[in-house]
Amino acid sequence: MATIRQVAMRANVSVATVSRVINNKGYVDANTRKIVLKAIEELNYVPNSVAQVLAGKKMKVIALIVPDISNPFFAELAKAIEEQARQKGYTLFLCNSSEEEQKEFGYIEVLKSKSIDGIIFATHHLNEAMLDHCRDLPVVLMDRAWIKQSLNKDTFVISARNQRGVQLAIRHLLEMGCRKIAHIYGPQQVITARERRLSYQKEVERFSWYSDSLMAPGYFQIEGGRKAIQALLKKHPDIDGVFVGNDTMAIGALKGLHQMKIEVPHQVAICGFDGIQMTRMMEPELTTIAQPIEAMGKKACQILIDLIEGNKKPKQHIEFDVQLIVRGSTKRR
Amino acid sequence: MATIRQVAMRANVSVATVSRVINNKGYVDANTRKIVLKAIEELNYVPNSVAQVLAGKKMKVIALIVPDISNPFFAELAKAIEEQARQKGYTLFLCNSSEEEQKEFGYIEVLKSKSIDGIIFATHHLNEAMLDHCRDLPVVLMDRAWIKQSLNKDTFVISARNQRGVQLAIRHLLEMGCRKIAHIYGPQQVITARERRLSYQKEVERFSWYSDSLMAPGYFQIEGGRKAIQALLKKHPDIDGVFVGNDTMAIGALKGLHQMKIEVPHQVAICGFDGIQMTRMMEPELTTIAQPIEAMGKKACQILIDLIEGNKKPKQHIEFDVQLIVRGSTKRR
DNA sequence: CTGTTAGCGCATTCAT
DNA sequence: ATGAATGCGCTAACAG
Repeated sequence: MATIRQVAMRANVSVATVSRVINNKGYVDANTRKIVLKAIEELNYVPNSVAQVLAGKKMKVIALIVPDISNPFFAELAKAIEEQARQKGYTLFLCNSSEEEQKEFGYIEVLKSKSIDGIIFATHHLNEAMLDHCRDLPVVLMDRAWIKQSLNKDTFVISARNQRGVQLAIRHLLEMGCRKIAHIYGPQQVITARERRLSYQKEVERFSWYSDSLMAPGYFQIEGGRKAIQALLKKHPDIDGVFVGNDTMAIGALKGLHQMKIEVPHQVAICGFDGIQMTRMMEPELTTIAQPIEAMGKKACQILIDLIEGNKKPKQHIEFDVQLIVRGSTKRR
Repeated sequence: MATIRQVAMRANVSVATVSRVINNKGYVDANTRKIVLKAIEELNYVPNSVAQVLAGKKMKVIALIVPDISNPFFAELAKAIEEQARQKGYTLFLCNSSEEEQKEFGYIEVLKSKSIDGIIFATHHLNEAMLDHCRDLPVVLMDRAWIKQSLNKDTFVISARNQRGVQLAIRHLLEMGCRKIAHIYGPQQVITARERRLSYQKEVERFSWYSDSLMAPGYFQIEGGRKAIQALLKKHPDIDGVFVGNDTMAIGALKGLHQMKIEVPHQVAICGFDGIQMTRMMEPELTTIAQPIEAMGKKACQILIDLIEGNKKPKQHIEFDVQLIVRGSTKRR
């Protein structure tokens, strides 16, 4: 690894001049520049980021903290963010918290010590203390990492219109002729799971068939979804539709129904939430409320980088619209 | 962010002493140490990694380069590697090459400039030039990133027993009564795809029913698998079994068969390769040749870190065994 | 056992 | 327009 000094020597100039050329800053004679560039080329010189950081520049690294990268939703999100970051000249640290608060805390310390420039949180353990640890470090909250308005005073938040999505889902199921719609929900400390559950209740509590026992927890996991639908049907054999809090659980629910030899959508219709790619591969294909995952990821990344580079944006909370995608799991007739 | 100097002042010692305490290196009086630790605690001091690196220590960062993180195989791999890295005190850079050679090249430069300590490649564009760019940087090659023996002289390679896996798959399909077994293969510049295809040929060419037209490309993509099976069946309506080069394509193939109203496994049996979680969720569940993805990821990470920290291992190429997991997609009777 | 000091590679005044 | 010098935070001799 060549250093700036070696380049300077080879070009017969001072390190300061080389620095000016590298950063395109300050005056430097056109001819001198040419000579320096040639030396850089010949030595295959690449500035040492570490030294640049110590001298006051940015590391050009951002971090993404997710609960589980093997969950397709977060994998797709990570992909979008990575792509956008790369385009802007940033590299991405991937941090998998495994849903463990302690790990997240640990990561914040490590990341800070490594002089990263900003963090995108897509987890839900985020609390005041954590956010406080990130003081004077740009931060963007995504999806579930959004606790309550009061907390967001200084932080940007990217989320989807959960309530609207649930409305679309329930109304669609009703239109398809469902008369008793159950709900499988995610962990209630997760804002998205809570919002979706509350919205479900709001949409259906006016019906005479509604009861609280139509809701069962699925923990945002495939296996949880499978077990939940089976428990629900045991209690309520006449359920003919189910709105599931995310696609992962919906995949599990579909599995559970198959195991019980219950036909989808004719006996029970299923609608999920998120719009991950895998929903298209199931048999039947899963109807879902799609979030614009890629757009959300890119936006989060864009905002974070704007923040890092000092361009302040006025808007603090951006909500993305969702879309009902009707597929085989709800198509009757 | 407190600095080592501030800690030194508060503890009334020199920076050298603080450094000794931090690094547990050299002599330092028990009592002095206590005082220093207290100062560190009080100031909430965390050493600045960037400065440490510039002064000669490791960054404690490794990078993983994958072709597509939204492919479940790589997501599971990344998760395992991240976990292992974190345990060892390392942080992980996630690099998604999108199968583009140019990006991979770019990443190597960026990563080097950021003083990362090592790279795990799980891509296939890796060539001499690339590996040369990584000179004096520990490197581990995984899965497809394994070009040819001659190249591996100085690099560690982690792979699965592809040929053995294919044998298991074909023999299982034959035992299940298959009389005409097709193959859907991945990109032939990818070593794993090539190995599996060659092994398939080796296993079946002795049969009278075999012909080269029983092989079709699926590009390691879901959609590719779907189209491939449909093309194959058009040419050979009597195909009654298919060995698919990876699970992703197998999921697509299953989809394609459903679309053609062909029953799995009764009319056509399917066996995939990789052992990703999602295979369990399909209907019917997919039989597959499982690689120990997690173990392989952890091992790769472990070796890389050993390499970084100077513990040389004798073995250069580690092959993991694979396992046939029989599920519904091949179970006849 | 502890303190002083010289770099590590680069950006950045401040002179010239 | 260019160069010399200073400092970023830390480690590692070296000296005491």
